[in-house]
Amino acid sequence: MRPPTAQEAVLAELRRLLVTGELAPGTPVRQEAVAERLGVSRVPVREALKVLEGEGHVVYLPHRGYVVAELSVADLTEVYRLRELLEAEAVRVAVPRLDDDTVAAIELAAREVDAAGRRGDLAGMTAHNREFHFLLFDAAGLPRLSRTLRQLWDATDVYRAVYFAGPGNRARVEHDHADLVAALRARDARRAVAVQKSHRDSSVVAVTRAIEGRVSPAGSAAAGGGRRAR
Amino acid sequence: MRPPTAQEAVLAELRRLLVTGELAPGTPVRQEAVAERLGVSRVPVREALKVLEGEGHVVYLPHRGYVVAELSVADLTEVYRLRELLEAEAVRVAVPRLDDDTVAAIELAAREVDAAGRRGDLAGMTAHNREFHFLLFDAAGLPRLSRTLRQLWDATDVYRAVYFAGPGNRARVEHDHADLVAALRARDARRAVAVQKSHRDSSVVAVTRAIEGRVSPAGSAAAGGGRRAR
DNA sequence: GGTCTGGATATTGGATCCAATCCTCTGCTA
DNA sequence: TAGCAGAGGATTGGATCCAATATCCAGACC
Repeated sequence: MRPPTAQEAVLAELRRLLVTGELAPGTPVRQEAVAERLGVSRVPVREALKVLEGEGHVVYLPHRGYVVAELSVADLTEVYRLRELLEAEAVRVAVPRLDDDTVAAIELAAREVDAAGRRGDLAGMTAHNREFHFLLFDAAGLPRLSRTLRQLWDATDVYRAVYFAGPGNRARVEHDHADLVAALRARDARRAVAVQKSHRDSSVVAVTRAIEGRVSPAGSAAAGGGRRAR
Repeated sequence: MRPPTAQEAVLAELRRLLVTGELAPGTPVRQEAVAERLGVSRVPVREALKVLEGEGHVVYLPHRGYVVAELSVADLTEVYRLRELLEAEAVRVAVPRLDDDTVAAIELAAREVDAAGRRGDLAGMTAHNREFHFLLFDAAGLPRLSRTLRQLWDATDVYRAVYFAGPGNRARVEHDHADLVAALRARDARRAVAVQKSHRDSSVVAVTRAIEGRVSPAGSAAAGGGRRAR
């Protein structure tokens, strides 16, 4: 299972560092340090960073390098608004197309989220949670929509573990997932969209708190738009 | 106005080649050739290509290199559906926030589209057309939404010039733009959304035809898997 | 005392070189 | 003749080296 190129290995490792928070928002990424840590030269590191820049995980400043992106509360609000629009579309399209196998797979993913939760495995929870939701989104058969949604999910991944950490939230997740599965079994798109929305709304509150608690007083610093600097 | 780094210069040039169709969909991108043409080494070329890969303009196959992405009709339909959802949101948010200066700038852009059209300058038309629309989208103050929309527009840029080439379409564009400006002046978001939608719908037809006319008979083929046939 | 200038150092950007992989074409074999 | 194996060339992937730029700090000047 090893990647065919070093850039992909570097990319995978950098993603892991970002999700676990070992590379915290706002810190600069030293190419030499990353390269040495992974036992490669700086070239594949640079290419991996270009990918992450495109995904908005790091911001690039010419001749100054890459910095781990920070998510402002405004940014977060925007991400969730876009998710609302796009996930609703995905669910509306996906539900009528669902076959029983897919529903079963979704249900299995839900059980794995619960199992991971019971043994306190946060990484496992986020991974299976993502699987749970994207099995549904992907069922819409709209690859570009899936890809855009993945970008939006990625953007807040750093903070997602915080949500799962709260035991109250864990119960809530379990409950919401069960509701969603029931709606899918009934092929009830409208209800699925509604469940999905309330599920999302409950997490935005928790993640907002996480950001406000973590971000340094100085930094409302931008993750979003601009490539151009001057 | 020269870029601070070679990668950005390469990126700009590659974008130009993609938009003008000099790099046609389906053709492989030879790093060495690009590098030589621009008088740089392959390193900045590779980094620029990684950016374009992230934007979906080229697809990357490990150890085989980059190929200019082809857009299937299904892809196109999806792009326009996503644009419908997201542009409606952008317009709804932007219109109440518009100030007179922005409206004036939008109107100016519209006039520049017309002017470019009259002198048969296709590149100028697409550039100013983009400016026209994104002045409005950006006015929503939602950077991530703008960015996502830019990605969607980029995906079909290759085919956009075809639309402007038709003289009938040019009149249509002129008319639609005028309608939109009127709606913006009146700060009528609902009407702006409607104009925008019908404007978009008329272009999807033309671009679909352009794709069907251009893509090789064999291929509905997509960006992903195409193997060489000969 | 504060601000500006100049140089030392760290870091990134790019070029060149070598290695690994893939593609093609030739020649052999059944 | 069709199919396969292997050699050779083409192309990409990665490492190393050098150049360009930014940052930081000391010292001069107002």
